[in-house]
Amino acid sequence: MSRYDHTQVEPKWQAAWAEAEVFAARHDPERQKYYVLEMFPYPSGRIHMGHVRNYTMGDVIARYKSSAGFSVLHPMGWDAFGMPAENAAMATGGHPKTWTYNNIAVMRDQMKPLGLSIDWSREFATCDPEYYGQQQSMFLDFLEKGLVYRKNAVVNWDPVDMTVLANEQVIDGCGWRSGAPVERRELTQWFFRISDYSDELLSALDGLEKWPEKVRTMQANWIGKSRGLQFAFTLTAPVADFTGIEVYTTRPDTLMGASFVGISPDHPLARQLEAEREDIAEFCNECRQMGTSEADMEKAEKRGFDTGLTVRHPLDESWELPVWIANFILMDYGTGAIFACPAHDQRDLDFARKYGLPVKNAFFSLGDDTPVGNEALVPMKSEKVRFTDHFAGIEDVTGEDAVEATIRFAEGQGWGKGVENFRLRDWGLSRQRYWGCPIPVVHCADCGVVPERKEKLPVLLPDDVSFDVPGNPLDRHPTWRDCACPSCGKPARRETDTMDTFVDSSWYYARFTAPRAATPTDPAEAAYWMNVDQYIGGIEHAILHLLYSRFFARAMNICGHLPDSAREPFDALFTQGMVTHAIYLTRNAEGRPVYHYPEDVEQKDGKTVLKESGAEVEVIPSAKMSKSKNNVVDPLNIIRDFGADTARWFILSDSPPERDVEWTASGAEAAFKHLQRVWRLADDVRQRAEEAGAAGPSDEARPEDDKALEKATHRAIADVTAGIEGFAFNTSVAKLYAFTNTVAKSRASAAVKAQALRAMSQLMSPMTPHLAEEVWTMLGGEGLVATAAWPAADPAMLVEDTVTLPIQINGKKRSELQVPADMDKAGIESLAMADAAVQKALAGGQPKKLIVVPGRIVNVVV
RNA sequence: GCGGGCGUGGUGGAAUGGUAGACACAGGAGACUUAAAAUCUCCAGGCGCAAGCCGUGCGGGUUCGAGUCCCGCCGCCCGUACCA
Repeated sequence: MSRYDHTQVEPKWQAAWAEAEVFAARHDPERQKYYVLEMFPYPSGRIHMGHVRNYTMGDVIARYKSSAGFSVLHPMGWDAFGMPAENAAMATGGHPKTWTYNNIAVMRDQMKPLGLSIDWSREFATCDPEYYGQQQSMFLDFLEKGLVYRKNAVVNWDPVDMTVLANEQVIDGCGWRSGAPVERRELTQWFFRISDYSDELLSALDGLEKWPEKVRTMQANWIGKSRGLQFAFTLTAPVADFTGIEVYTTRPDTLMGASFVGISPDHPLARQLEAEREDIAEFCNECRQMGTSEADMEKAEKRGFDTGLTVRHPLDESWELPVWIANFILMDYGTGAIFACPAHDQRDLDFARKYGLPVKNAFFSLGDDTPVGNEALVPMKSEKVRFTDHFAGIEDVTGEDAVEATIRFAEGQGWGKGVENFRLRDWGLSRQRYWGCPIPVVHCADCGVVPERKEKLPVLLPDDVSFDVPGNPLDRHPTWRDCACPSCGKPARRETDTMDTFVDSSWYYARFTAPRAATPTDPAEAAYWMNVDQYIGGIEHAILHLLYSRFFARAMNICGHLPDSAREPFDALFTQGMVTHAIYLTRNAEGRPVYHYPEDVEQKDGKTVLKESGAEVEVIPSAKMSKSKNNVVDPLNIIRDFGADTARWFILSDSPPERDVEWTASGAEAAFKHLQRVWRLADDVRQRAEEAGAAGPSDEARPEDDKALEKATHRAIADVTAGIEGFAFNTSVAKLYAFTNTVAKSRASAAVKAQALRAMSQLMSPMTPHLAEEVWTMLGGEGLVATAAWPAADPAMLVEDTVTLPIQINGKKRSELQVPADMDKAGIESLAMADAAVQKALAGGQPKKLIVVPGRIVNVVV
């Protein structure tokens, strides 16, 4: 073989790894374990470059840690329940189950050629009855511990299709299929009590030191702990049983700027008024003609309705405030009612200006008594402001001090109390859909809601369902719902709601530790393998999936399924960026874009043109890969043409892992060429070594070249290892490029070169494992490189004798100094002062300041 | 709307507050070749003949020194609780 042939080499080594069972996770009490996990995929039908990137990064860590002596767990599974399967069934008439399992088979076949070090014996899909049965069992445990309950909540209701819609199925307030305006409708739904853990989930974030700061910040903001005042405004005239309106405010210090009281359209008082008055019912119904998503509600026009009711200001009996119903007030947060202070809240101000409500400053900026116009005065809470006529007797204080003073005042007078509030709501897990884990309870006319008996689990999804009409097939199944009450034995009905798919993904990491156990987890396995040492996935999961998983680990711990030490399941988290690709487009006669596949365009004379017609195309760089834009690169094509190692090498090389990476054909080719070059270099050294061996020590000895290459090898070991440890794989790759250049140019002996290349193959093995095995074997490495111990850099080989110090004059580089690495400050100073450029700048005078940072820089200020 | 992040040559990017542009792509020049491909060598931020000046989205600030820290903008991306 004179050329590296990936089509032959890659399957060969994959077979060798399988034969030796190199990637089987072994529970070995003698060795330290390492659990690396990538967020498991949804089986959409094809793997894409984003998957390749995610799993390659995990594989680098897994292989590196394995070489470093750890017993590694690196599993793979499928997040297999969810809407797309039902949508496919509706569109093509198939069954979600066949669609899903077919997709899994296809994607598994696409992943295997990547040569990932995955323990496939642990694979499962969340739609396997063995998995969701255990999930049902845990649901019953949660129920017993009071971690699940039922309450009413609103959903998006499509009045034409008579079905519940997901937020993404609501487009501009209308159902995606029917086009009918959606309505908010209330249903009784199951909830996890995640909000009981708000404080713990918040404070425990501090311990997650190996999580990105941005994710911890996002979660903290999402949990949204606040301190404020809760108190009631008294209605001047009671309505039915309502004598007042309870409000929560984080800015009680602005109470003297109150303008009106606002309540949610879903507030009990609004409901009461709705029943009495047609105009209010009409307004509330209009407010409900909207999807439930927060973004939609916040972006919608702020609208209000004056109820005509009034309340008394708590500090002034004679001050009456109007009560408005407003569409932007959420029933889920606080008490579902607020008082508005337009002067110090932009949203309140816009509302006040729109409806002609009063605007009165509660405070002013120091030294500026201009009343608020159309821009609310919202200073930082840490900034001092001047309060006017404040009841608590405060004047020039910061916002936060003012809040506390006001709370103390209200508590002292007994009309309000300081409370802590959280934005985090309980987790609604009910879904009115078929393709999910059935909620294992029974509704009995006599006994109410009764848990199914554990020995009857799993409650299996029926196979005989149809998707020809919208709605939940479980609800209209002729027999599935019918059952006997587990408590009294009388005829009863099964719950037809299934679980949110976030439930499935909230504990899969724990199941991987004992995927075939007859209980949700096996305590001994969970104790050994948990926690996940390195979790890798997309930033889009920063809040929901990760927060739900953190809650679930706590709930599982309470029920005895996880040890105390696993209440925080992910020790380290890394969020990787997307894979993007340029979009190529031309315009049709109407000016509409026509998208072209990457393989249909070429570069010509610095322009990007269509191969067929030569017409110039517009290029939109770095766009998210999307089928509709024809800019998707299929990993299988890359693997076929260049091999898995090339795909892996390129996807790691071009961008820092946390940022987006743009897939380019030229970049992939360059990666391929480089791998070929490494192979040729190894092949060449192998031949030379053999010739040298046959002819005796004829190889000309060059001790200084040998020493230089040995030093470079240790430098490479240190730098590449640091890159892997620090999740900077792109810099590891850059160091390996540089090291390849060094080896190629080196005039060291064949023996030393062979040694350098064996080290290189080890350093490359986490990234390009197939090529690494080939090179390792060619140059006499023993056994598999996959099982060889990671090389260690000798610190003595890393020290440099001399360093180059830049000399700056007034912060700009003007000269350089070569000095011994250990030279002291005084020595450097005198050398710097003697420098020609410095002499010139000083023009005989003395420097104002001389800064010497040994080993770093000299700065002369003149 | 709100919360979080990102922005460096023609391109992807490198850089513990200390020489901005490592490494690579595209480009240019050369070697080898009948020729091409492949491979190898060299050049290369912008302006300028040069000395030098200007340069990390924009505008300010802190510092001996800012891509890096702070404040204010602009643009793009992620999330926004029933997409996964």
